[in-house]
Amino acid sequence: MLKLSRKTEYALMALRHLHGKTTEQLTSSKEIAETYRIPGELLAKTLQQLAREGIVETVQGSHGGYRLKAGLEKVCLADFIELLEGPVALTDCSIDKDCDQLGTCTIRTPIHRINDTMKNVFNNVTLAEVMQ
Amino acid sequence: MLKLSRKTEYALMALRHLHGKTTEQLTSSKEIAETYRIPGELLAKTLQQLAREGIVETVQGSHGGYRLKAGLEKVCLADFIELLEGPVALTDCSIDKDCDQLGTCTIRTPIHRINDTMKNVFNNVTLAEVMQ
DNA sequence: ATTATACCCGACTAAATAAGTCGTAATTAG
DNA sequence: CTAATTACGACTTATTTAGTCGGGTATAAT
Repeated sequence: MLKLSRKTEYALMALRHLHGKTTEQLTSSKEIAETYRIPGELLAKTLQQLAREGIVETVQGSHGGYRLKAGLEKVCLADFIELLEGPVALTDCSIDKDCDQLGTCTIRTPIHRINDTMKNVFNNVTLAEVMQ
Repeated sequence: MLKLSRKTEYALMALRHLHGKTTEQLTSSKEIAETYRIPGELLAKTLQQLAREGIVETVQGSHGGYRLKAGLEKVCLADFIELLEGPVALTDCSIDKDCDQLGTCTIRTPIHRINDTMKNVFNNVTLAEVMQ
């Protein structure tokens, strides 16, 4: 349905929350989950994923937590979404070379055109911009 | 995942198929389904829906079938997709006024901005253009 | 050391959505 | 009348998304 998953929404809200803090300050997953009433475990997993992918930094142990990693202005929204949801594409044939069952497909070319235009929208927005 | 549903893909392929015929000529749902190996019943239902919405014309009975209705250049892709899949929007709050559970949401404004840009992509492509 | 707080991670379950099927009409050419 | 075709709603199945659970590791404070 051309919609972002909740995981992505939660992730963006979390980033925005971290963005409101100093670069040093740590915030626990729990604090964010409670602030926005997001299922705790799910957010935790999501933040861990963002940590693995280098979007946020993490400090373990008691008094640990997350903080933003520098360089949000270098990450585009397309990459961010793909990280959490997989390929951003209108059709599978925009990723795989071929959809075997539809070797006779006649709409590939126009769809690819639109797909490119759409993808550019997400390529041209950085996470830093979404934080504003 | 920002992907079109198969129903929408099938519908576009069907339109394209009809587009290759004269304005008078009728094509059965079955012919299209067999040509592209699309599940027949599903395509049938989809074409019926397109007929109700005035995208195609239909003639019932034996030797009946579908043909394009004039004016494809006046229907934008956004409307077409919405017809088949419901609202084109990155988030629910781009449609409903409010998502109660996230009254504290902080990403509404930036998301709406991106949503608008994306929606414009689909608003600015007509079905006639997709047929080319 | 022990405890409490927090991150880490994979496996599992549940809910929602999409995809496809089926049965039964209604319509019309031959 | 029969065969071909559209019309439509209810149903089933498959896939994806959302959320939960259990057990583990790291670290600060006592």
